[in-house]
This record gives sequence, C-alpha cells and structure tokens, in this order.
Amino acid sequence: MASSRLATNLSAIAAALGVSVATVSNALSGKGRVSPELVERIRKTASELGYVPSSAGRALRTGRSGVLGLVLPDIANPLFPQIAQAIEKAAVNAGYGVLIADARGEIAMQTDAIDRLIERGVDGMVVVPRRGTRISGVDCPVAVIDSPSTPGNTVAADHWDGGRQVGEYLASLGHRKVVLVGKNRDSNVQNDRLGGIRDGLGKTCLAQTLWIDGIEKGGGAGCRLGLAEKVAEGFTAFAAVSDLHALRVLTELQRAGIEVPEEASVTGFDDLIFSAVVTPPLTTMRMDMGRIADLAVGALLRAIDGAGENGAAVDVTADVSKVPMALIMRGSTGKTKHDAIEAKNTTAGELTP
Amino acid sequence: MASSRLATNLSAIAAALGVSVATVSNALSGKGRVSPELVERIRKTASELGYVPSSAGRALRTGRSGVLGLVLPDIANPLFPQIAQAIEKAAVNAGYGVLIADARGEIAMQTDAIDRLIERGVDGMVVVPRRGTRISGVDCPVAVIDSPSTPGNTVAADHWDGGRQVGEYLASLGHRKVVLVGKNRDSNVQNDRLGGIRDGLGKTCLAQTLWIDGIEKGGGAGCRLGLAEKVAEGFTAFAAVSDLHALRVLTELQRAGIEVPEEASVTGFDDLIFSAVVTPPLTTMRMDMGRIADLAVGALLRAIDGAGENGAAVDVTADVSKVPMALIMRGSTGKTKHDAIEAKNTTAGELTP
DNA sequence: CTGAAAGCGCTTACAG
DNA sequence: CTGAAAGCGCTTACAG
Repeated sequence: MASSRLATNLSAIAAALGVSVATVSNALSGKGRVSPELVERIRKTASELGYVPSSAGRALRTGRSGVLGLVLPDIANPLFPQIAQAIEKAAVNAGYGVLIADARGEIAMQTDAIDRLIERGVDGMVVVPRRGTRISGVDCPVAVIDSPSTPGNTVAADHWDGGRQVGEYLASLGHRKVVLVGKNRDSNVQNDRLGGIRDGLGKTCLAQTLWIDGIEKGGGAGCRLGLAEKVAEGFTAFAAVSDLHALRVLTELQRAGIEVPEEASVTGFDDLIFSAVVTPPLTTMRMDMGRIADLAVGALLRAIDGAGENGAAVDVTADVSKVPMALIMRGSTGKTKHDAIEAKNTTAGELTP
Repeated sequence: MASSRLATNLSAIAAALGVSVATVSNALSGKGRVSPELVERIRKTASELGYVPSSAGRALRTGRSGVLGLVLPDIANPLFPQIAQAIEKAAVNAGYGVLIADARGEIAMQTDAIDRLIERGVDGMVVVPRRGTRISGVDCPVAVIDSPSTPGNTVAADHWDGGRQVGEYLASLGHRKVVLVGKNRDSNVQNDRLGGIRDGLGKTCLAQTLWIDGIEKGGGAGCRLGLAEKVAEGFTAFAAVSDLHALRVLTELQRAGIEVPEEASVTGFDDLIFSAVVTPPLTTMRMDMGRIADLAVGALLRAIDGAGENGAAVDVTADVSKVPMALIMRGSTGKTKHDAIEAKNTTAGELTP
C-alpha cells in the first residue's frame, strides 16, 4: 500500500518517525551526518509513504530548477530527433530535465521560445539557432549548436571536414564531374559542407552547385531538379548537404531510369532515419551527436556552477569545439564507369584502391 | 538599461514603489482590485527592473508547476517530430511548458521516463506508449496517444478508418492484388491500419501481408523484401503502414527497374517529412496531429483542474476520441495497367471514375 | 549525531 | 483600494 494520495513531504516523514525535518532532509540527501540506523529508518519510511521530493520547494530554496531548455528552430527539421535524443540523454545523465521550445520555423519566434524557457526558470539552455541568427542578451547560460563558422559560442560538428571527407571519397572513386546539391545559400552549415566537398574533390574535379531553393522559386516546391540532364552532361556523382536532399536526388534519378550507383553516385549528410533503409542505402556523413550533446551540456553545467562565483554574472559558454564526422559508406556510391575514359588524364591509379 | 543582474522579485518592485508585495502581486496578476494608476506604475517598474516571475515560488505556492510531460517510446521514431511539435504548440497555447522524457526504444525505460517526469513535478503528462504497454499507477493525470484498439484512456487517430480509405482508394484505381507491408505484428496501430486496408479493399481483392520484422529475421536489417517477385506474381500495389516502409518499397521497386506508379502503386501513412519530396511523391494518409494534441492536452487540463475537487483523487483522463485521417493523393499511386485484363470479372466499371 | 529556525518568492484569504 | 501575515516544501548554516 505504498504511495498514492500524493502530498507526502519531509514533515510527514519527520512526524511519522518523531524526528526533525532537517534530519530527514539530511538523511535523504546523504549530506549531514546522520546515524546509519536512522538513515535506514528514514529511507524506509520515505519509500513506504511514497515520498517524492518537491522540485518546487527545492528549486525555490536552492535557486536551481534542475531543468535545461532546448530551443529548436523547427522541430520538423529531420535532424531534430537525433539532437533531441542526444541532449535529453546527456541532460538526464547529469540529473537534469529538458524543457523544449519550438520556434516552428519562424525566425521571430526564436526569441519567444527563449523567453518562455527563461520564465520557466531553466538553469541554462541549448540553442540550435535559425540560420544566421545570433543569440544574445539571454539571462542564463547558453550553449549554441551550429557551424563553427558561426561567430560566437558554439559546439559543432566539423562540417567542413565532413565535406572534405565526402569529396575525397568521391574523388577516390574516380568521379571528376560532381553536382553539389544545397538548399539554402545562407546556411553556414551548408556552406561549410559544400566548401569542404569542393576542397576534398580537388582542383582536377569539376564541381557545380545546384541550389534547391533557387530551382523551386521557378518550379514550385517539389519540382524536378533536372538531374537526368546533368548525367547526360557527364556528371557521375551528386553530393547533397543532407540525406533529405540526397533522397530526393536518388529517387529522381531512379525514376528517370538512371541506375544508382552504376550510372551515378549519391551522397548525403546526417544519416537520417531512412538513409540505411532505402535501396540502394545512402552513403552519408554522420555527426557524433552524443559527443556534441555532451560538450554542450557539459559547458552549460560548468557555466551554471560558475554562475554563483563572480557576483551574479551570467556568462555564455565559450566552448568552441569541432566534433569530427564519420563517413558511412553504403550502396549509393560506387566507382564511376567513366574511369577508363578519364584515367589517362588523372591520377586515378593512386586514388582508387 | 532594463533587466540583467537577475534576481528582481516582487519585493524589489514593492520596495522601489513603496507599496506591499501583495499589491504588486495583485497588480501584475490582475486579480486583486488595484487602482489603475498603481497598476500602471507597477507594470512599468516591473518591466524596467526586468522582472521575471519565479516559477519555483509560484509553483510552491500554488501546487502547480505549469509544466506538462511528454513521454516517448523513442525519439528516433520518425513520427515523433509531428507529435512533439503538436503537443508543444497545444501546451504553449494553454500556457504550459513541455518536459520531454525518452525511453530510447527500451520498454523498461518507459517507467523510468515517467518517474523522472513525476519527480520534476509535472502537472500531467502525455504518453505515447510502447507497443502494447499499459500505463497505470501514475500519480498524475495522463493522456495516452495510441490506437483506439488499445484499452484504456486514449486519444487517437482513427487508424482503422484511415486504412479503409487507403483500401478503397486502391480498389477504386483497379488494383486487385495488393501487398500489405507491416513491420511488427504486435503493434495495435499497425494492425488497425492493416485491418482497415483489407476492409477497404473488399472481398474481391487479394491482399497479402508482408511483415518486415519477419523477413529481416532471415536476412538481417535492410535486406531485400522480394518485391519484384510480387510484381511478377501479378501484384500491382503495395500499401505500407508507414511512409518509412513505403519509401523502402518505392526505392526497392525503382532499383529493380519497376516503374512507380505505372507498374506498381505505393502508399504509406503519416506524411513524413520526406514523403512529398521523393519522386514520385508518396500517396499517404495523414493524421490531424494538431487536433489529437489539442484533445490530449485539453483532457489533461480538465483533469488537472478537477484534481483539487474530490480530495486528492487523481484521475486518468478518459477521453477516448477517434480523430479522422486524411488521404493525400500524390504521384506514387495510379490506375493499374491490369485493368483491362481484370475488368471482366470485377466491378471495375463502377469503381474507376 | 540531531534539531530549531530562517528564508527562497510567491499567492491568498483576511483586515482595514 | 491597499497591506500584514501565513505558508507552500525544501536546505542550510548554526547550536547543542
């Protein structure tokens, strides 16, 4: 007959045992020096009474809510599950809860989302900012997850190096004419990835960027990207900045009767939920979200613990880290058929193992 | 020079104006009767001082945290973004925050996740349960989002009727041999959808179910489903219980050189993020997540407000609602080529407009 | 090793 | 219309 009928508190336990609430508190928290026998009795009674500490009482007293905020530009972003899962895990491991705030894709709502979190008394927050947005003037510790190219305090994957790996990999497969597929020219993350890909591809490779937003401005959402034409022009690989776009490329190619990877290779980024499951499975670049989350939450906790020291100064975390990305080779990439033709004027011998 | 240097509270405002905290509280909350002029002065000072009410103080006093919990079986579930976004929106509209708790796919962790939320003092929680799990004994109002077939207190989409719509639609296109694609035999949601599809297809149609988990047990994750063989056997449509599986079907068919929708139609469920963007775009069945979330949160709020009445009794919400689903017709479905052949022994004339 | 007391910030009857 | 006072549940010095 444990618990139920809510509202068991320290006083109730104290009363039941004829001791003081201070002693109960000390025993349960393991801080004050209480005799082992008493601790045992108090624990027992607490559990019999179904005691759950009041987070409000504790928060009011300690000035800490034990809750971290997670601000997202748009929960609908396909990368969000990975981020949320990693942050939640890191927070729980550190004994914190996670309050979410979604800006629903509207840039203006980001500030609202942050304010909402402040009002709920979060001890700190992780912000995944809207493209190009700067976070400032927030009255609590903040860790930003973005591209390292973004000035400010950031924990991020090394998108540029990830791109470089993709580029080198495609080059090693013999690709010499590659279409880069991006969505939005303003995205730091996308620009980093694309820059890296170009770099990895090297000087001898022709790279051309297709901006989806630009194409859609003419043909409406979901219109054709004209990929078959690219293949006809001799392009043999498509490197997208996200698996979502890679999937779009893959299916448009397949629909046009172009075989992947035999006639064209496709790569993406982020290892989204569907990437391993499509046919052929997508070669992609994965971030170590667990590590990113640990860094972000760790920086937050340090800032929170340090906040008490120098008066009431609240410092934004300043842990600029670059987390490496990992290439995941799957079926959507292969050696180009054009190897034979192009081999003579390249160093393909060295590049293709 | 507003705000900063945290820690402005009611006392500070009261002191600055030479009034009592009670008056400040009343003025700011608009409850007590305070003269309009004073209200105005108090508001002004509060905003100048950058006053943010202490949620802890309020929670401790009122016994309400103003926070709702969202328990998820696995954030990695592709449907999660829609759920989270809808719940967050509904909660924010009602003035609540949302604390997330992820069971990371482990059935045992669901209880931990719930406990974590209780310890954080949520006023109620929305639970998306793991397959077949029953939620019970939780000491706060709970709204469950699942299939209506699950006994208990549930807000759900009408999965069965959604399936029926898919079935009828495929039948109306002339399909007479349809492969149903499910993942897990134990899922109420999947069984409802499949049952509905069979029902909508009608007696004259041959329907056969492919269970992905069963197939993968033999061939490992991501192995082929043998769809080309099904097409060879005369099946002309594939109806999956999720867009994720529909995507798998679509790409496997395309990879096998089978044209969609000319040679085979494909349908899914849930209108996932990628569904509109692939080629051909997926015909799918969408739930009204906004409505589901509103119902769930609404039920929760009613339970929360009612909790004070009958002693301390905490009642689980009992709002069993069926929210209709909407068919979204896109390019992955079309009339079957076999119409001509099969027309003689069916009522295809009536069914195809 | 144990307890009495103060106080975190708020709201809510209750007086005036 | 305004204020004094109590108390939500907890933790933390401080005494004993």
